[in-house]
Amino acid sequence: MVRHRRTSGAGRDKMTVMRNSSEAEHRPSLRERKKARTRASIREHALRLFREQGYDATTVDQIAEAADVSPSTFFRYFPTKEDVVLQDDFDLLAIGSFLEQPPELSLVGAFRAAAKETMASASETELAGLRDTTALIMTVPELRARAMDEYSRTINVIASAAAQRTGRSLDDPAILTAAGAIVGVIMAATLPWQGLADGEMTPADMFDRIDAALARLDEGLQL
Amino acid sequence: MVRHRRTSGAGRDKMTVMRNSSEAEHRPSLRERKKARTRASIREHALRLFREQGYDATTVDQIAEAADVSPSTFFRYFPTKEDVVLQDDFDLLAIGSFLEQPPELSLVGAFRAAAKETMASASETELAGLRDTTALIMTVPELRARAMDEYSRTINVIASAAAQRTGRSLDDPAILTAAGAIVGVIMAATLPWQGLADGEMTPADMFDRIDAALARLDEGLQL
DNA sequence: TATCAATTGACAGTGACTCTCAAAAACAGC
DNA sequence: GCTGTTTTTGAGAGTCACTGTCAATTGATA
Repeated sequence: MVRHRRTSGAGRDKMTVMRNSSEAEHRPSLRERKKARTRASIREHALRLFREQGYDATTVDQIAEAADVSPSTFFRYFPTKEDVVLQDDFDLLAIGSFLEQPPELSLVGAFRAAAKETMASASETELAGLRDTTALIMTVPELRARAMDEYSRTINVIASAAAQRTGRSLDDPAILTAAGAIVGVIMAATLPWQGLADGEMTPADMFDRIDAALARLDEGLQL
Repeated sequence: MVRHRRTSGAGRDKMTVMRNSSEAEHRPSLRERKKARTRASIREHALRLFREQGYDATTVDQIAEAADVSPSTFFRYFPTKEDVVLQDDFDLLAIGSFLEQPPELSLVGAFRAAAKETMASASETELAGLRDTTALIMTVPELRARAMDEYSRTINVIASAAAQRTGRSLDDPAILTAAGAIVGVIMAATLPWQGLADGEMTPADMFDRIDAALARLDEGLQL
């Protein structure tokens, strides 16, 4: 039924503040480690079951049993079943890289460079995970809807970064428009994924499409 | 829970085929009229209750009771609770108008003109309804997610129309990119609606924002 | 009016969540 | 180690959005 859903990707704990007053460099406590392990376990079992039986056919109870926790605990770690799938920190990484791009690049150019950098820094495992979850997201309607909503949030994130980079105000309509165009172009580039079977498109393919689309946007759509 | 949700705005009957072989101009049968009335009644009561109590606080049973039908019947008319809110035919109208715009306009220019025309042709009542539902959609996360997903579908629709207008292939990446940029810019322009209270932004305001954003896109984002 | 098809309501599921409460585990000070 | 405190967990009951089935009603038709 999905009531009272948190808008943002809630459920992930910000690392709790260090009790030891000195440096901020410490291995997490037993509790933290256990929580992280539980979280990872739930996620892995869930994704495996989704792959094996499909998203709809897999119940939260099954996931909980596979991960050897109670259903209550499942919901303590992930506010909704959807949230198990919807998590990637790539956009955050990309924004960081974006802000460090040389000023001679255009806004879209800087964004392209940032995407490339982020993509290159990802490990094999991360890419594989990305491929799996993306395939899921694009084929399950409710996941896709959530992801699209996330895109809209991303517009704001990009707008902030763009405002910072150009020294313009966040309220400047041109900033928001540019961010919207970038995100829209990315959405469009990923759409063809929808009809495809599982392994038919790799993150690398997707990146190429997105990059090409951004290049066209950067040159101004001549149509 | 929302299982097996239809991707498109299902539930609306295409007017059933005329039994009388001759002209396509006939008043609907008693059955059709009754169905239309029931449908409208459910929708009105639902929207009223949403306005009065909020979307989440209103149950399907309440709506059914208010509209004096059984809960089963509710779901026969609307596949999900969300679908009561998510319905507008504006995009279809706009596409029609878009295809008739003079060829000397740029793609985005033609789109702007089409939007303006569509907006102007809408009645007061339609605009009021649009304001209500839009406010709901932007504030209720699950509705907003669905609406965003609808946007992604719209990219394809616009791409088709754009391909037709420019005589290019639908597979031409430039077409898809342009459609994506248009939709992205529209999304961005409507986003600020999210934080606002009910009557704080009118469809007219929204149209102005969208039009201005499209204008900027048309000139090529200089950033 | 009799017949057939479409529409409806009642009812019994299923499954994603929510809330509450008590047991268990980790942490803190001694 | 052995307390008291806090955090995490599991169990269980409840809500609500759906789904499927079947029998009763209603509109269309001969």
